[in-house]
Parts: sequence; structure tokens; C-alpha cells
Amino acid sequence: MQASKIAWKSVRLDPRELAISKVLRCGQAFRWKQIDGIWSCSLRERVVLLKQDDDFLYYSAIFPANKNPEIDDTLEVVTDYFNLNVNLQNLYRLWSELDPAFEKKARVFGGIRMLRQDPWENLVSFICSTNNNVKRISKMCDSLCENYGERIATFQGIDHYSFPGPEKLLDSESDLRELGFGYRAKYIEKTCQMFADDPTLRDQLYDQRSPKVSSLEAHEFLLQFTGVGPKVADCVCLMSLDKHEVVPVDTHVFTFATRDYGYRFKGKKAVTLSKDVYIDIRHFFETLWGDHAGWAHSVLFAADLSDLENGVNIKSEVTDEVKRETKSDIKSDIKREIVVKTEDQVLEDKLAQRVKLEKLEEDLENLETIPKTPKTGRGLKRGRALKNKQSSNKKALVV
DNA sequence: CAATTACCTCTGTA
DNA sequence: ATACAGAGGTAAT
Repeated sequence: MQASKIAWKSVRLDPRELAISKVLRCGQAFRWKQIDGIWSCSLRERVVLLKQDDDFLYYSAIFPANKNPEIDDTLEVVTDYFNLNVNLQNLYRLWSELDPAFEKKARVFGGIRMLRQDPWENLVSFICSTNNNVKRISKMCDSLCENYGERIATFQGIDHYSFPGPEKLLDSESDLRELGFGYRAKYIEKTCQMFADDPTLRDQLYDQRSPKVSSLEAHEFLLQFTGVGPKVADCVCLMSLDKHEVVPVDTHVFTFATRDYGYRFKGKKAVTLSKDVYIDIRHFFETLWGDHAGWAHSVLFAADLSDLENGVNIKSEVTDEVKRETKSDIKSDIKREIVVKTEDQVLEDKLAQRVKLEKLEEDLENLETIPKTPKTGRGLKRGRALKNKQSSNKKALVV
């Protein structure tokens, strides 16, 4: 039980810009809990709390005991984590113009955007993801935190732990096997050992975020780790290293390439996912969708997941909501009370909030001005520009 | 070098 | 009940 009242703050946010109940259950991140419409996860030394209604995203944070910060930067953390400075509705519009097949699914699956995760957690999570399902991946990630992470805080009776760094997981293979990791236990131990052997590696990993590092370079960098193949490398490039154009080719992508998009390799229907076919399919979608192709891919991926709940929600008031899909994302009766603590925090947050609000409202305003079905509208122009840019990128990638 | 195959565990399904 | 396939693949052969 929560001892004290939650100090919610809020930002105005259209569910079509972000639908947390989908984004946090579509196989990007695996640690979010959801109880009675409130989402929680440890992130940057605190437990972040979120809920959403038709007009607002509500956020709060619980810090470790005696570690309340001078300035609560949770809004910045949330903005960064959800990549909120990228206007998603403009992208949906663009993808719908470039790809009629996308448009159909997008109508139902709005608000699905790419997270900007922590690279280390992203790497380890997706080493766990190989030949696995979302439910067990979630269980494994929780297990890592509970057994090797640091306790941050308790919320709704659940202890939240930080995601353990590589130094915490040295020589862990046999323990991880007992925890049910199977053959992935060895991959994790070996990868952690590499980080221990070369102390510069951790910084190198985070440096892959730089715009100066191409997606190809980041991809190659990631392949050095045991348990990381092309698909996992691409997931990390896309989900935490800012390589937004990368489309990881998994079984789902392979299926809709051949089934829905008439994709052919050297004139024939591809049957197995060889290295060449992998690169070719990735190129196919990157060329189709442009410089945020990986984001578009995640929309189709989410639409293709049979059950977006993945059986991991503890208790949900919105069961089947995803399938029925209305324009609202969460239907629970959320009280819109906003409790504040100190004068300073109020000012601090209002300032930060104001900046974000202005940004968001500016974006929304831009969106309003775009015609419903533009033929020479901004979206299309941008789409072409992106496409061109992308194909020039791509040449380097194929080499 | 390309193409198969083994690999842990858990869950849904017949 | 008791198998058995399949899950956001990768390493080994």
C-alpha cells in the first residue's frame, strides 16, 4: 500500500502522440508494472509513475528514502525516455502517405512511439529476448533487477530495483541458469566479462548514440558481444542508440515483408532469413518509410502481437481495450488532482513544464495546419526528402 | 562461406 | 492428461 498520496503533475498530451498502455507493452521495454491504470518502473534512481487520460499525461516519482533531490527532473526524464520531442502524428501521416498498408493498421494502433531506453538495459534485455516470448523476457528482466539490482522504492506493495550494471553480473551463469535463463545465462556472463575486462567499453557503448556514429558502425560495435546477432544489434541501435531508421528484421517483419508487401529476393519468395535477405529486407523497409523507419516498424510489430497485454499486467481495468480501440487510451476514472510540495519545486516544474508545453502545443498547431489529404503538403515533401536521404545512407550500409 | 542444427524454458493448444 | 510447437535468434558445426 502507498503510505502517502501521490504528487501527480501533468502535461497536456494527445493519446495519438503517446499511448503508454501500448508503448509499454509492445515489446520494447519489459519492466513496467501496471496496477489500476498506474504504470511504474525504476528509471534513473527513482520509481517513475505514470497514468494517462484523453488530455493529459500524469507523472510522478518516488525517490529512495532520504534521497529526495533538490530539483525533481522527472519531466525531463520522461520526455527523454519517450522521445517526446519527436512529433509522432506527423510521422504517422507521412508513413500513411508512403505506405497504404501502414495506414490501415495505424488507424487502430495510434500513439505507438519509439522509446529512448538505457543502452545497457536495452542490450541485456534483448540478449534475453532471443527465441523467447515477451512474458518470459519480462520475468527474466525482473529477476535480474531483484537479484542483482539495488532497491529503489516500494510502490503498491511491489519493490522496484535498478537494472544491474555489468559489474554486478560477473560469474553469474550458473545462478542465472537456476533463475531460468537457459542458454542465455552464458551470453550474459560473457558479455559482462567483456565490460569488466575493458573498462572503456561502457563509455563506448553510450558513445554510439552520437550522430557521428552511423547505424552501421553501431551495429558492428554491438556484434562483438556474445548473444548479439544482427537482429538484437538492430534492436539496440533503434531503441536506445538513436538510430531511428533501423528496422530490426525478426520473424514478424520477415512475415509481413513476404506476405503483405510482396517482397522478393532475387525474384523469388524468400524462405529462410539468411544474412543477405536480412540486409535486403531491412533496406526494403528503410527505403519505404524513411528516416524514422524503425518507428514505423514498431507500429506494425505492435499490431501484429496477438495480445498486447502479454499476460504481464497485474490487474487491468482496460482489458480488451486495445482490440476494441477507441480514441481514448485509458478509461479509468482518473482524478485530475495535482499535488505539489514546495514553492521551489512548483516554480522549477512550471518552468520546465512550460517549455515542454510550448513545444508540444507548437507541434500540435503545426499538425492542425496540415490538410487532411495533402498531395503537395509538408508531410509528403518531407517524406521524399527523407526517402532520398535514407537511400543515400543505405548505400554505405550495403557495402 | 552458406546452410542447418542445437539450444533453455515456459505457455498455449490439441 | 501428456505431448508439442513456438516464442521479436544466435553460436556452433
